[in-house]
Amino acid sequence: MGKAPCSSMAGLERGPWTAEEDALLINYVQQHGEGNWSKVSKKAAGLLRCGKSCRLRWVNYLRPGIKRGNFSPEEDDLIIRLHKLLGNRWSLIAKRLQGRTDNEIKNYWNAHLGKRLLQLKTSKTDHSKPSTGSKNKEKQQHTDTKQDNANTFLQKPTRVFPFLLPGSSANDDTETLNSLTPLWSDHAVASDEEQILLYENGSDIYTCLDDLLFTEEYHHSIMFDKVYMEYQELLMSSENHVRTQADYSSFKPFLT
DNA sequence: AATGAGTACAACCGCAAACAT
DNA sequence: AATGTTTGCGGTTGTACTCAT
Repeated sequence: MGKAPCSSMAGLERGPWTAEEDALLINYVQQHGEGNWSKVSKKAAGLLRCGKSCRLRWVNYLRPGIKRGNFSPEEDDLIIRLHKLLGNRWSLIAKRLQGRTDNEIKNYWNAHLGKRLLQLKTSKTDHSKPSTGSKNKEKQQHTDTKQDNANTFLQKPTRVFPFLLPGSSANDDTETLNSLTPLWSDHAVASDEEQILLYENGSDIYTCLDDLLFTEEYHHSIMFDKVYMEYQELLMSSENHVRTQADYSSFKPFLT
């Protein structure tokens, strides 16, 4: 039997949070620390929210150090690069953008970056019809964008058992390395052709990303480049390892 | 001024991994 | 080892707001 959804739990509120609820949650975290979300409604008197809702509110809104407001061009660039590497792994991407939450980045991608890239693709590839300026066309374009977006990374991300990568040691990056392990299985399904996006000036996103890395314009943002390169290296090593593991797994039944 | 479409983003849901018993 | 619970993630929805007609 499945667990009842958060919203249908007896006596618990849902919908937008009030200032009072925020204050209660902040007070709870200050006293008990993060975690134990399932006990919040019991320990924080007057806060009638399920643990899941509390965690989300804290992580995405109340947690100290959360950066709000517009994304900088450097952040845009890093998100695009990391999304190319990681797909829709918003939490991983968020870990590399200080003060940004996975939810915020996900929303920003869906609202701005993803559309921007795909519009560039559309404008580059669709030379067939002159603009009619009608709303229908805009609507159609919106629909197309949605479809294209869905084609970019079709696989539903799944977590796999974490392991230490070859040559890696127990350090701060271990968690990141482990988190990267599912990537190979995802990338294996979508063909290169399916994943090609067009970016500024109409060149494909892979070329653009490489260009971005080595242009003068971006030399000032060494930190962002470093992050990108770091991920690229991690990705390559983790792919190799997972591939080895996967190959072994597929043959194992025949060996025993 | 009314209204419908588009946009932004907070919040919710379902699922699966991780953890506890 | 089996089972139940909690946590974290990505996808989706709801709604307030803006803008064009």
